[in-house]
Amino acid sequence: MPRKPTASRHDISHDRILEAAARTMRRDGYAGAGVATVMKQAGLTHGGFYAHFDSREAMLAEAIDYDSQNHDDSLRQRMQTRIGEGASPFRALVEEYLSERHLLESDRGCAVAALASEMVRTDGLLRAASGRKIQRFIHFVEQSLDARVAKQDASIIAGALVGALQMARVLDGEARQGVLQHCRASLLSRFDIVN
Amino acid sequence: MPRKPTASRHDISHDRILEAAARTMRRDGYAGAGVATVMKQAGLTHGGFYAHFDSREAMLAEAIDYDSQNHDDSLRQRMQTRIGEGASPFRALVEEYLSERHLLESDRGCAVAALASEMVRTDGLLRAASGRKIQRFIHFVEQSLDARVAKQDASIIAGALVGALQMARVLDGEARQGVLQHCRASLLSRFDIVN
DNA sequence: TGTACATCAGTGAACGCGCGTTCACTGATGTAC
DNA sequence: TGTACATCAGTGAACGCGCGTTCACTGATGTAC
Repeated sequence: MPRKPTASRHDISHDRILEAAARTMRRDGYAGAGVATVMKQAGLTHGGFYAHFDSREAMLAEAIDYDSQNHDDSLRQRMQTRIGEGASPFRALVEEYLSERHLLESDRGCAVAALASEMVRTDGLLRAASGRKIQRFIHFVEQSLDARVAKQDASIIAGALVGALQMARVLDGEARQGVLQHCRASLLSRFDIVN
Repeated sequence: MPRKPTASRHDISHDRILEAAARTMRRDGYAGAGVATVMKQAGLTHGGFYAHFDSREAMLAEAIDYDSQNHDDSLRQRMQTRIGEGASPFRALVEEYLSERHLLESDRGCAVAALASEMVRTDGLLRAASGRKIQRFIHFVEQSLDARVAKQDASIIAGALVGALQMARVLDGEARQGVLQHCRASLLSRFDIVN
Protein backbone atom coordinates (compact mmCIF):
# COMPACT_ATOMS: atom_id res chain seq x y z
CA MET A 1 0.00 0.00 0.00
CA PRO A 2 1.75 3.17 -1.17
CA ARG A 3 1.05 5.71 1.54
CA LYS A 4 3.05 8.81 2.34
CA PRO A 5 4.99 8.74 5.58
CA THR A 6 2.91 11.66 6.84
CA ALA A 7 -0.41 10.04 6.09
CA SER A 8 -3.12 11.95 7.89
CA ARG A 9 -6.28 10.40 9.24
CA HIS A 10 -8.05 11.84 6.20
CA ASP A 11 -5.64 10.15 3.79
CA ILE A 12 -6.00 6.83 5.53
CA SER A 13 -9.78 6.98 5.29
CA HIS A 14 -9.54 8.03 1.67
CA ASP A 15 -7.54 4.93 0.80
CA ARG A 16 -9.90 2.74 2.79
CA ILE A 17 -12.84 4.13 0.81
CA LEU A 18 -11.08 3.54 -2.50
CA GLU A 19 -10.20 0.01 -1.49
CA ALA A 20 -13.82 -0.66 -0.50
CA ALA A 21 -15.13 0.93 -3.69
CA ALA A 22 -12.83 -1.13 -5.89
CA ARG A 23 -13.83 -4.35 -4.17
CA THR A 24 -17.53 -3.52 -4.23
CA MET A 25 -17.55 -2.58 -7.88
CA ARG A 26 -15.67 -5.68 -8.93
CA ARG A 27 -18.34 -7.71 -7.17
CA ASP A 28 -21.50 -5.66 -7.84
CA GLY A 29 -20.62 -3.48 -10.81
CA TYR A 30 -20.56 0.29 -10.99
CA ALA A 31 -24.30 0.25 -10.46
CA GLY A 32 -23.93 -1.76 -7.26
CA ALA A 33 -21.29 0.48 -5.75
CA GLY A 34 -23.55 3.02 -4.03
CA VAL A 35 -22.27 5.69 -1.68
CA ALA A 36 -23.87 4.15 1.42
CA THR A 37 -22.66 0.62 0.61
CA VAL A 38 -19.10 1.66 -0.05
CA MET A 39 -18.85 3.88 3.04
CA LYS A 40 -20.25 1.11 5.20
CA GLN A 41 -17.69 -1.32 3.74
CA ALA A 42 -15.01 1.20 4.66
CA GLY A 43 -16.32 1.39 8.22
CA LEU A 44 -17.70 4.92 7.93
CA THR A 45 -21.07 6.63 7.66
CA HIS A 46 -22.20 8.00 4.35
CA GLY A 47 -22.43 11.62 5.53
CA GLY A 48 -18.69 12.14 5.38
CA PHE A 49 -18.45 11.05 1.79
CA TYR A 50 -18.32 14.50 0.21
CA ALA A 51 -15.33 15.49 2.26
CA HIS A 52 -13.50 12.93 0.11
CA PHE A 53 -15.06 13.13 -3.35
CA ASP A 54 -16.97 15.63 -5.47
CA SER A 55 -19.51 13.03 -6.48
CA ARG A 56 -20.19 9.31 -6.61
CA GLU A 57 -18.93 9.25 -10.18
CA ALA A 58 -15.66 10.90 -9.15
CA MET A 59 -15.19 8.18 -6.54
CA LEU A 60 -15.74 5.45 -9.11
CA ALA A 61 -13.23 7.04 -11.46
CA GLU A 62 -10.65 7.32 -8.69
CA ALA A 63 -11.37 3.76 -7.60
CA ILE A 64 -10.84 2.25 -11.04
CA ASP A 65 -7.55 4.11 -11.38
CA TYR A 66 -6.63 2.94 -7.90
CA ASP A 67 -7.47 -0.59 -9.03
CA SER A 68 -5.19 -0.18 -12.06
CA GLN A 69 -2.28 0.86 -9.90
CA ASN A 70 -2.64 -0.99 -6.63
CA HIS A 71 -4.73 -4.05 -7.30
CA ASP A 72 -2.41 -6.76 -6.05
CA ASP A 73 -4.91 -9.34 -6.97
CA SER A 74 -4.74 -12.93 -5.95
CA LEU A 75 -4.73 -13.63 -9.67
CA ARG A 76 -1.31 -12.14 -10.17
CA GLN A 77 0.07 -13.82 -7.07
CA ARG A 78 -1.14 -17.22 -8.17
CA MET A 79 0.29 -16.67 -11.61
CA GLN A 80 3.67 -16.18 -9.95
CA THR A 81 3.27 -19.46 -8.12
CA ARG A 82 2.61 -21.30 -11.37
CA ILE A 83 5.52 -19.63 -13.08
CA GLY A 84 7.72 -20.70 -10.16
CA GLU A 85 6.52 -24.23 -10.81
CA GLY A 86 7.74 -24.05 -14.40
CA ALA A 87 4.73 -22.80 -16.35
CA SER A 88 5.22 -20.17 -19.04
CA PRO A 89 3.85 -16.74 -18.11
CA PHE A 90 1.18 -17.14 -20.78
CA ARG A 91 0.07 -20.53 -19.51
CA ALA A 92 -0.05 -19.17 -15.98
CA LEU A 93 -2.23 -16.30 -17.15
CA VAL A 94 -4.69 -18.46 -19.06
CA GLU A 95 -5.00 -21.11 -16.38
CA GLU A 96 -5.53 -18.62 -13.58
CA TYR A 97 -7.74 -16.20 -15.47
CA LEU A 98 -10.03 -18.97 -16.64
CA SER A 99 -9.98 -20.84 -13.34
CA GLU A 100 -12.98 -21.84 -11.26
CA ARG A 101 -11.56 -19.65 -8.53
CA HIS A 102 -11.39 -16.46 -10.57
CA LEU A 103 -14.86 -17.20 -11.85
CA LEU A 104 -16.21 -17.36 -8.30
CA GLU A 105 -14.16 -14.69 -6.54
CA SER A 106 -15.05 -11.76 -8.72
CA ASP A 107 -14.48 -9.24 -5.93
CA ARG A 108 -10.76 -9.99 -6.01
CA GLY A 109 -10.59 -10.57 -9.74
CA CYS A 110 -10.22 -8.65 -12.95
CA ALA A 111 -12.15 -5.37 -13.06
CA VAL A 112 -12.41 -5.46 -16.85
CA ALA A 113 -14.36 -8.72 -16.83
CA ALA A 114 -16.50 -7.41 -14.00
CA LEU A 115 -17.37 -4.08 -15.62
CA ALA A 116 -16.80 -4.08 -19.37
CA SER A 117 -20.39 -3.76 -20.54
CA GLU A 118 -21.12 -1.09 -17.94
CA MET A 119 -17.98 0.85 -18.87
CA VAL A 120 -19.44 1.41 -22.32
CA ARG A 121 -22.24 3.52 -20.84
CA THR A 122 -20.10 5.78 -18.68
CA ASP A 123 -19.11 9.35 -19.37
CA GLY A 124 -16.45 11.88 -18.61
CA LEU A 125 -13.94 11.04 -15.92
CA LEU A 126 -15.26 7.56 -15.34
CA ARG A 127 -15.15 6.72 -19.02
CA ALA A 128 -11.58 7.96 -19.30
CA ALA A 129 -10.47 5.97 -16.26
CA SER A 130 -12.25 2.87 -17.58
CA GLY A 131 -10.35 3.21 -20.84
CA ARG A 132 -7.06 3.43 -18.98
CA LYS A 133 -7.89 0.27 -17.08
CA ILE A 134 -8.55 -1.58 -20.34
CA GLN A 135 -5.33 -0.36 -21.90
CA ARG A 136 -3.40 -1.50 -18.87
CA PHE A 137 -5.04 -4.89 -19.04
CA ILE A 138 -4.14 -5.37 -22.70
CA HIS A 139 -0.60 -4.31 -21.86
CA PHE A 140 -0.49 -6.82 -19.04
CA VAL A 141 -1.53 -9.60 -21.41
CA GLU A 142 1.10 -8.45 -23.88
CA GLN A 143 3.78 -8.81 -21.20
CA SER A 144 2.87 -12.44 -20.70
CA LEU A 145 3.30 -13.40 -24.34
CA ASP A 146 6.28 -15.33 -25.60
CA ALA A 147 8.61 -13.20 -27.72
CA ARG A 148 7.67 -15.21 -30.79
CA VAL A 149 3.99 -14.28 -30.53
CA ALA A 150 3.03 -11.05 -32.27
CA LYS A 151 2.31 -8.18 -29.87
CA GLN A 152 -0.86 -7.41 -31.80
CA ASP A 153 -2.34 -10.68 -30.61
CA ALA A 154 -2.57 -9.25 -27.09
CA SER A 155 -5.88 -7.54 -27.92
CA ILE A 156 -7.70 -10.64 -29.06
CA ILE A 157 -6.32 -12.68 -26.18
CA ALA A 158 -7.40 -10.03 -23.67
CA GLY A 159 -10.82 -9.93 -25.30
CA ALA A 160 -11.10 -13.70 -25.26
CA LEU A 161 -10.23 -13.92 -21.57
CA VAL A 162 -12.75 -11.23 -20.67
CA GLY A 163 -15.57 -12.53 -22.85
CA ALA A 164 -15.03 -16.15 -21.91
CA LEU A 165 -15.01 -15.43 -18.18
CA GLN A 166 -18.15 -13.31 -18.44
CA MET A 167 -20.00 -16.00 -20.35
CA ALA A 168 -18.86 -18.78 -18.02
CA ARG A 169 -20.04 -16.76 -15.03
CA VAL A 170 -23.54 -16.60 -16.45
CA LEU A 171 -23.78 -20.28 -17.36
CA ASP A 172 -23.90 -23.10 -14.87
CA GLY A 173 -22.98 -26.73 -14.48
CA GLU A 174 -21.65 -28.51 -17.54
CA ALA A 175 -22.03 -25.54 -19.84
CA ARG A 176 -19.90 -23.41 -17.53
CA GLN A 177 -17.19 -26.04 -17.20
CA GLY A 178 -17.27 -26.65 -20.95
CA VAL A 179 -16.65 -23.00 -21.76
CA LEU A 180 -13.77 -22.76 -19.28
CA GLN A 181 -12.11 -25.94 -20.52
CA HIS A 182 -12.54 -25.29 -24.21
CA CYS A 183 -11.31 -21.74 -23.87
CA ARG A 184 -8.21 -22.70 -21.91
CA ALA A 185 -7.40 -25.40 -24.45
CA SER A 186 -7.99 -23.19 -27.48
CA LEU A 187 -5.84 -20.37 -26.17
CA LEU A 188 -2.98 -22.60 -25.05
CA SER A 189 -2.87 -24.62 -28.23
CA ARG A 190 -2.65 -21.49 -30.33
CA PHE A 191 -0.63 -19.02 -28.33
CA ASP A 192 1.55 -20.98 -25.88
CA ILE A 193 4.58 -21.52 -28.05
CA VAL A 194 7.07 -22.42 -25.36
CA ASN A 195 6.05 -25.97 -24.64
CA MET B 1 -42.60 -11.21 -36.92
CA PRO B 2 -44.26 -14.41 -35.73
CA ARG B 3 -47.74 -13.36 -34.68
CA LYS B 4 -50.81 -15.52 -34.47
CA PRO B 5 -53.47 -14.85 -37.12
CA THR B 6 -55.91 -13.90 -34.35
CA ALA B 7 -53.58 -11.45 -32.71
CA SER B 8 -55.57 -9.35 -30.27
CA ARG B 9 -54.82 -5.75 -29.48
CA HIS B 10 -53.26 -7.01 -26.25
CA ASP B 11 -50.92 -9.36 -28.10
CA ILE B 12 -49.84 -6.65 -30.48
CA SER B 13 -48.99 -4.32 -27.62
CA HIS B 14 -47.16 -7.12 -25.86
CA ASP B 15 -44.89 -7.63 -28.84
CA ARG B 16 -44.33 -3.91 -29.20
CA ILE B 17 -43.24 -3.75 -25.57
CA LEU B 18 -40.86 -6.67 -25.99
CA GLU B 19 -39.38 -5.14 -29.10
CA ALA B 20 -38.89 -1.82 -27.28
CA ALA B 21 -37.43 -3.56 -24.24
CA ALA B 22 -34.96 -5.55 -26.34
CA ARG B 23 -33.79 -2.47 -28.19
CA THR B 24 -33.54 -0.36 -25.04
CA MET B 25 -31.58 -2.96 -23.13
CA ARG B 26 -29.14 -3.54 -25.95
CA ARG B 27 -28.47 0.19 -25.93
CA ASP B 28 -28.70 1.05 -22.21
CA GLY B 29 -28.25 -2.27 -20.45
CA TYR B 30 -30.66 -4.05 -18.14
CA ALA B 31 -30.23 -1.19 -15.69
CA GLY B 32 -31.23 1.35 -18.32
CA ALA B 33 -34.36 -0.48 -19.39
CA GLY B 34 -36.80 1.00 -16.88
CA VAL B 35 -40.55 0.43 -17.02
CA ALA B 36 -41.37 4.03 -17.93
CA THR B 37 -38.68 4.24 -20.63
CA VAL B 38 -39.66 1.00 -22.30
CA MET B 39 -43.40 1.75 -22.26
CA LYS B 40 -42.76 5.19 -23.71
CA GLN B 41 -40.64 3.62 -26.47
CA ALA B 42 -43.55 1.30 -27.18
CA GLY B 43 -45.93 4.26 -27.41
CA LEU B 44 -47.81 3.47 -24.20
CA THR B 45 -48.07 4.86 -20.69
CA HIS B 46 -46.40 3.01 -17.86
CA GLY B 47 -49.63 2.34 -15.94
CA GLY B 48 -50.64 -0.48 -18.23
CA PHE B 49 -47.42 -2.34 -17.74
CA TYR B 50 -48.63 -4.86 -15.19
CA ALA B 51 -51.39 -6.07 -17.46
CA HIS B 52 -48.52 -7.50 -19.52
CA PHE B 53 -45.87 -8.62 -17.02
CA ASP B 54 -45.64 -9.67 -13.41
CA SER B 55 -42.64 -7.46 -12.81
CA ARG B 56 -39.92 -5.50 -14.52
CA GLU B 57 -37.60 -8.47 -14.16
CA ALA B 58 -40.12 -10.75 -15.86
CA MET B 59 -40.26 -8.35 -18.79
CA LEU B 60 -36.47 -8.34 -19.12
CA ALA B 61 -36.40 -12.14 -19.09
CA GLU B 62 -39.10 -12.32 -21.76
CA ALA B 63 -37.33 -9.66 -23.79
CA ILE B 64 -33.99 -11.44 -23.84
CA ASP B 65 -35.70 -14.67 -24.92
CA TYR B 66 -37.57 -12.68 -27.55
CA ASP B 67 -34.23 -11.29 -28.69
CA SER B 68 -32.82 -14.83 -28.95
CA GLN B 69 -35.66 -15.91 -31.17
CA ASN B 70 -36.67 -12.88 -33.20
CA HIS B 71 -33.72 -10.57 -33.33
CA ASP B 72 -33.26 -10.22 -37.06
CA ASP B 73 -30.35 -7.98 -36.53
CA SER B 74 -28.70 -5.93 -39.18
CA LEU B 75 -25.59 -7.90 -38.27
CA ARG B 76 -26.98 -11.14 -39.63
CA GLN B 77 -28.31 -9.47 -42.73
CA ARG B 78 -25.00 -7.85 -43.55
CA MET B 79 -23.22 -11.15 -42.99
CA GLN B 80 -25.45 -12.62 -45.69
CA THR B 81 -24.46 -9.85 -48.04
CA ARG B 82 -20.78 -10.57 -47.51
CA ILE B 83 -21.31 -14.28 -47.97
CA GLY B 84 -23.13 -13.53 -51.21
CA GLU B 85 -20.04 -11.63 -52.27
CA GLY B 86 -17.87 -14.69 -51.72
CA ALA B 87 -16.69 -14.36 -48.13
CA SER B 88 -16.63 -17.44 -45.91
CA PRO B 89 -19.31 -17.43 -43.20
CA PHE B 90 -16.59 -17.09 -40.60
CA ARG B 91 -14.97 -14.12 -42.30
CA ALA B 92 -18.37 -12.49 -42.68
CA LEU B 93 -19.01 -12.97 -38.95
CA VAL B 94 -15.69 -11.54 -37.83
CA GLU B 95 -15.74 -8.58 -40.18
CA GLU B 96 -19.30 -7.61 -39.32
CA TYR B 97 -19.12 -8.30 -35.60
CA LEU B 98 -15.93 -6.27 -35.23
CA SER B 99 -17.03 -3.51 -37.59
CA GLU B 100 -17.21 0.19 -36.80
CA ARG B 101 -20.91 -0.04 -37.47
CA HIS B 102 -21.63 -2.77 -34.94
CA LEU B 103 -19.51 -0.89 -32.45
CA LEU B 104 -21.64 2.22 -32.84
CA GLU B 105 -25.11 0.77 -33.34
CA SER B 106 -25.34 -1.21 -30.15
CA ASP B 107 -29.14 -0.99 -30.04
CA ARG B 108 -29.35 -3.19 -33.11
CA GLY B 109 -26.37 -5.33 -32.23
CA CYS B 110 -25.45 -8.34 -30.15
CA ALA B 111 -27.16 -8.53 -26.77
CA VAL B 112 -24.36 -10.60 -25.27
CA ALA B 113 -21.78 -7.88 -25.87
CA ALA B 114 -24.22 -5.28 -24.58
CA LEU B 115 -25.12 -7.11 -21.38
CA ALA B 116 -22.58 -9.76 -20.41
CA SER B 117 -21.20 -8.20 -17.26
CA GLU B 118 -24.69 -7.28 -16.06
CA MET B 119 -25.99 -10.78 -16.78
CA VAL B 120 -23.60 -12.12 -14.16
CA ARG B 121 -25.49 -10.25 -11.44
CA THR B 122 -28.98 -11.34 -12.37
CA ASP B 123 -31.11 -13.96 -10.66
CA GLY B 124 -33.90 -16.39 -11.29
CA LEU B 125 -35.77 -16.09 -14.57
CA LEU B 126 -33.57 -13.35 -15.93
CA ARG B 127 -30.41 -15.27 -15.19
CA ALA B 128 -31.79 -18.37 -16.87
CA ALA B 129 -32.87 -16.44 -19.97
CA SER B 130 -29.48 -14.71 -20.09
CA GLY B 131 -27.79 -18.10 -20.07
CA ARG B 132 -29.94 -19.30 -22.94
CA LYS B 133 -28.98 -16.24 -24.95
CA ILE B 134 -25.30 -16.97 -24.41
CA GLN B 135 -25.69 -20.60 -25.42
CA ARG B 136 -27.46 -19.57 -28.56
CA PHE B 137 -24.73 -17.12 -29.41
CA ILE B 138 -22.02 -19.73 -29.00
CA HIS B 139 -24.06 -22.06 -31.17
CA PHE B 140 -24.41 -19.35 -33.78
CA VAL B 141 -20.64 -18.88 -33.88
CA GLU B 142 -20.21 -22.64 -34.17
CA GLN B 143 -22.42 -22.67 -37.26
CA SER B 144 -20.17 -20.18 -38.97
CA LEU B 145 -17.01 -22.27 -38.55
CA ASP B 146 -15.45 -24.20 -41.38
CA ALA B 147 -15.87 -27.95 -40.99
CA ARG B 148 -12.14 -28.33 -40.41
CA VAL B 149 -12.17 -26.10 -37.33
CA ALA B 150 -12.90 -27.89 -34.06
CA LYS B 151 -16.37 -27.18 -32.69
CA GLN B 152 -14.85 -26.54 -29.27
CA ASP B 153 -13.20 -23.43 -30.62
CA ALA B 154 -16.61 -21.77 -30.86
CA SER B 155 -16.47 -20.78 -27.18
CA ILE B 156 -13.21 -18.89 -27.36
CA ILE B 157 -14.17 -17.23 -30.61
CA ALA B 158 -17.49 -16.13 -29.14
CA GLY B 159 -15.69 -14.85 -26.06
CA ALA B 160 -13.13 -13.03 -28.16
CA LEU B 161 -15.79 -11.29 -30.24
CA VAL B 162 -17.70 -10.22 -27.15
CA GLY B 163 -14.69 -9.08 -25.14
CA ALA B 164 -13.04 -7.32 -28.05
CA LEU B 165 -16.17 -5.38 -28.98
CA GLN B 166 -16.75 -4.35 -25.37
CA MET B 167 -13.19 -3.11 -25.01
CA ALA B 168 -13.21 -1.27 -28.33
CA ARG B 169 -16.45 0.46 -27.34
CA VAL B 170 -14.81 1.90 -24.23
CA LEU B 171 -11.65 3.09 -25.97
CA ASP B 172 -11.49 5.88 -28.49
CA GLY B 173 -9.51 7.07 -31.46
CA GLU B 174 -6.44 5.08 -32.38
CA ALA B 175 -6.72 2.66 -29.50
CA ARG B 176 -10.25 1.73 -30.57
CA GLN B 177 -9.27 1.22 -34.20
CA GLY B 178 -6.19 -0.72 -33.16
CA VAL B 179 -8.20 -3.19 -31.11
CA LEU B 180 -10.73 -3.74 -33.89
CA GLN B 181 -8.07 -4.22 -36.54
CA HIS B 182 -5.79 -6.44 -34.53
CA CYS B 183 -8.67 -8.61 -33.38
CA ARG B 184 -10.08 -9.10 -36.86
CA ALA B 185 -6.64 -10.00 -38.15
CA SER B 186 -5.83 -12.39 -35.30
CA LEU B 187 -9.12 -14.25 -35.61
CA LEU B 188 -9.03 -14.54 -39.37
CA SER B 189 -5.42 -15.67 -39.53
CA ARG B 190 -6.09 -18.43 -37.03
CA PHE B 191 -9.60 -19.64 -37.70
CA ASP B 192 -10.46 -18.76 -41.30
CA ILE B 193 -9.20 -21.88 -42.98
CA VAL B 194 -10.98 -21.56 -46.28
CA ASN B 195 -8.89 -18.92 -47.92
C1' DT C 1 3.65 20.98 31.17
C1' DG C 2 -0.89 22.63 31.16
C1' DT C 3 -4.78 25.22 29.59
C1' DA C 4 -7.74 27.56 25.81
C1' DC C 5 -8.95 27.68 21.44
C1' DA C 6 -9.13 26.51 16.37
C1' DT C 7 -9.34 23.16 13.01
C1' DC C 8 -10.48 18.89 11.18
C1' DA C 9 -12.90 14.34 10.28
C1' DG C 10 -16.84 12.02 10.78
C1' DT C 11 -21.98 11.61 12.34
C1' DG C 12 -26.79 11.24 11.52
C1' DA C 13 -30.94 13.40 10.12
C1' DA C 14 -33.19 15.38 6.23
C1' DC C 15 -33.91 16.73 1.23
C1' DG C 16 -35.49 15.82 -3.44
C1' DC C 17 -35.77 12.87 -7.19
C1' DG C 18 -36.52 8.70 -9.92
C1' DC C 19 -38.28 4.28 -10.19
C1' DG C 20 -41.17 0.04 -9.55
C1' DT C 21 -45.68 -0.82 -8.40
C1' DT C 22 -50.78 -0.09 -7.51
C1' DC C 23 -55.35 1.39 -8.50
C1' DA C 24 -59.64 3.87 -9.59
C1' DC C 25 -61.24 5.33 -13.77
C1' DT C 26 -62.08 6.12 -19.06
C1' DG C 27 -62.89 4.97 -23.63
C1' DA C 28 -63.05 1.44 -27.02
C1' DT C 29 -64.21 -3.16 -28.54
C1' DG C 30 -67.11 -6.95 -28.65
C1' DT C 31 -71.48 -9.66 -27.51
C1' DA C 32 -76.62 -10.54 -26.68
C1' DC C 33 -81.01 -10.08 -28.23
C1' DT D 1 -79.53 -3.53 -38.09
C1' DG D 2 -79.72 -1.28 -33.82
C1' DT D 3 -79.57 -0.76 -28.92
C1' DA D 4 -77.82 -2.07 -24.03
C1' DC D 5 -74.52 -3.94 -21.55
C1' DA D 6 -70.09 -6.39 -20.31
C1' DT D 7 -65.43 -6.86 -20.98
C1' DC D 8 -61.00 -5.38 -22.09
C1' DA D 9 -56.80 -2.35 -22.78
C1' DG D 10 -54.78 1.58 -21.56
C1' DT D 11 -54.53 6.15 -18.71
C1' DG D 12 -52.68 9.05 -15.23
C1' DA D 13 -52.27 10.05 -10.48
C1' DA D 14 -50.38 8.37 -6.29
C1' DC D 15 -47.58 5.26 -3.13
C1' DG D 16 -43.33 3.90 -0.86
C1' DC D 17 -38.63 3.09 -1.10
C1' DG D 18 -33.71 3.72 -2.11
C1' DC D 19 -30.18 6.64 -3.42
C1' DG D 20 -27.17 10.77 -4.16
C1' DT D 21 -26.48 14.86 -1.88
C1' DT D 22 -26.54 18.53 1.87
C1' DC D 23 -25.88 20.38 6.36
C1' DA D 24 -25.84 21.53 11.29
C1' DC D 25 -23.51 19.46 14.83
C1' DT D 26 -20.13 16.53 17.79
C1' DG D 27 -15.93 14.78 19.33
C1' DA D 28 -11.12 14.35 18.52
C1' DT D 29 -6.70 16.20 17.10
C1' DG D 30 -3.45 19.71 16.92
C1' DT D 31 -1.53 24.49 17.96
C1' DA D 32 -0.42 28.79 20.77
C1' DC D 33 1.33 30.65 24.72
